[in-house]
Formats: sequence, C-alpha cells, structure tokens
Amino acid sequence: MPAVSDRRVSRDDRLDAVLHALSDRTRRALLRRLAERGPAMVTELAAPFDMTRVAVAKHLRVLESAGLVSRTIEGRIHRCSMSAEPLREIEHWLDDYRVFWTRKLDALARFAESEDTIARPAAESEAAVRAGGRRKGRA
Amino acid sequence: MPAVSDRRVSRDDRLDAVLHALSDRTRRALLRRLAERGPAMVTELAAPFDMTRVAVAKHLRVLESAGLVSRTIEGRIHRCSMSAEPLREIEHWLDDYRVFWTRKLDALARFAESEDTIARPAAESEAAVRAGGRRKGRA
DNA sequence: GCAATATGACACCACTTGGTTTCATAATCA
DNA sequence: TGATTATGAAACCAAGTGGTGTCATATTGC
Repeated sequence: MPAVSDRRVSRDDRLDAVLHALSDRTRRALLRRLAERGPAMVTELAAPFDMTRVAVAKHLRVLESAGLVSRTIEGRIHRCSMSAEPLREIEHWLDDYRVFWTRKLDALARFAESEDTIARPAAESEAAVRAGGRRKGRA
Repeated sequence: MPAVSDRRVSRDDRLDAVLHALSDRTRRALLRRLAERGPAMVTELAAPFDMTRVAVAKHLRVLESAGLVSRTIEGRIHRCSMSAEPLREIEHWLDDYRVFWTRKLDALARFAESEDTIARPAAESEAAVRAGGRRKGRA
C-alpha cells in the first residue's frame, strides 16, 4: 500500500480521468449546464441534447468517475451537481507550462538571438520549466 | 464559410483535440520531456518509454494534430518541439470555473445556510458563473 | 392497487485507441 | 556502393468509446 495517505489513485490516474472526461463536448456542455443553473436530475439534464437519456446518463457516469459530478439519490430522483475540485488538478498541471505564454515575448526575444532552428518556442525550456515549474503562484 | 476569420475548426473542436491529447500520460510525459529538455527527434523521444518507437510516433502525431507539438524535418531527422499555445485554450476554458475554488469557502458558507441537500458545492453556481464567468483576470 | 415516472442494466453496434509487427523509403556515412 | 539510421505506412488486434434499443426496478401519485 502507498506510504503516505490512503489514496490509491496516482496523480496521473486522476489527470487521465479528468482530462478524458473533459475531452468530449457533450460532457463539457453538461458540466457547464450544472455550473450555470445548478444541480439537476438525469432526465432534466438529458432533455436539451439530441441523444437518448441513456447516452447522457453514460456521459454523467464518466464525469462522475472523474469526480467532476456527484449525485445524491432522493427517492427515484438522482440529483447531479458539479464538483469543481478536480479542475484544480488541471490548473496545477498547467502551472508548469504557464511560463511558456506568460513570458512569451521574453522567450521569443531570447530565442531569436540564441538559436538557429525554426519553430523552437521551447528553446528556453531548460531554464523555464525547471526554474519556474514548481512555483505555486503565477509568473 | 465562417464570417469572421478563416479558421474552420471551432473552439470545441480545438478543446476536444487538446484535452484528448493530454488525457494520456505517455503524451503528457512526452510534452514534459520537450518542455524540460527542449526539441528532440522521434527516436530520441521514444527511447525512455517501454513501448515501440512506432507507438511513440503515433502519440507524437496526436500531440501534433492538437497543435501541441510541431516538427521540422532536417534530412532524415524529424525535430519535434513543444508548442504551448493550445494550452491557453484550456486555461481560458478554466476561467469560467476558477471561481468555484477561488471562492470556495464563501460558497460553502452560503450553501450551508441556504440549502438542505448534501453535496451541493454548485449551489452558488447561478450567480457565480454568470457573474464571474467572463472575467479574464483571476478572482 | 395501478399507472406513470426516473433510472439503471444489458446487449448490441460502428468506430476509435493504443499497442504490435513488418516493410518501404530516404538520408547519411564509411 | 553498400550498410546503417530515422522515419512513415500499412495491416492487424484487443479493448474502449459513444451511441442505440429494450427491459427491469423502484418510487411516486391517484
């Protein structure tokens, strides 16, 4: 078993699940619907979509298993609501790359005077990611 | 044809592609490798992985078609480098949801006094996304 | 009790994915 | 020239995905 804490899923497992869940526009639309208008039951969520309730229910399952949707069962009603928490994982993952566009002009300038190859925006990467990578705040 | 600008792929198309590309840990590892140590050729990138070169080449194709990797061909060498630009699309998509964790405590407090259902962190969503959604800066 | 409702479960389908092996091709080098 | 190298292309495969339709089940309301 893992030494620290009892979570059995790795960070990679979670990122796999969350990113995959979000890589479908129907699921993104469902999430947005939940975010904008609050919790709703499955049938209600399925209504606006041009597909069967069963299909939407499956999408909800995917979102649920990624932790992006939680449900509370009240009688025959399954009330689904958004859980934004897993999105932080993406946010955190992006931290390591944010430097590539927040300091884009600097990078481009430095690249222009130091490199010969074309299409190498990653030229400053050696410094960039290692130096700025593990910083929690934003550049 | 689309009225404004000539891009034929929708925002949803791009998000689909980028999020799907990133939903595989091998591809994320490839991207990280490129970010940390700069451009490299296919064989070089494939070496550390416990899979065939062909498999890695396929992953690179996926990253490439999502715009996350670009390649320049120099003789028989295909030099791959990272393009961070598409990551901004994710960042931008996240903007609409960031309010859910940056103001988490407020949301929780308000939820506690206004709702009865359990597990409803999205209780404040009606206000949240609509009010804070389109803000470019961070809360 | 009975009808309507909300939902899950199951079987099925076409297509995609992530991997493999094998072969072809083009560039480089001795 | 001929061997080595870097790569793509193609055929293949098992498993997963996104969808369907049908049926079972539990809850609700008259």
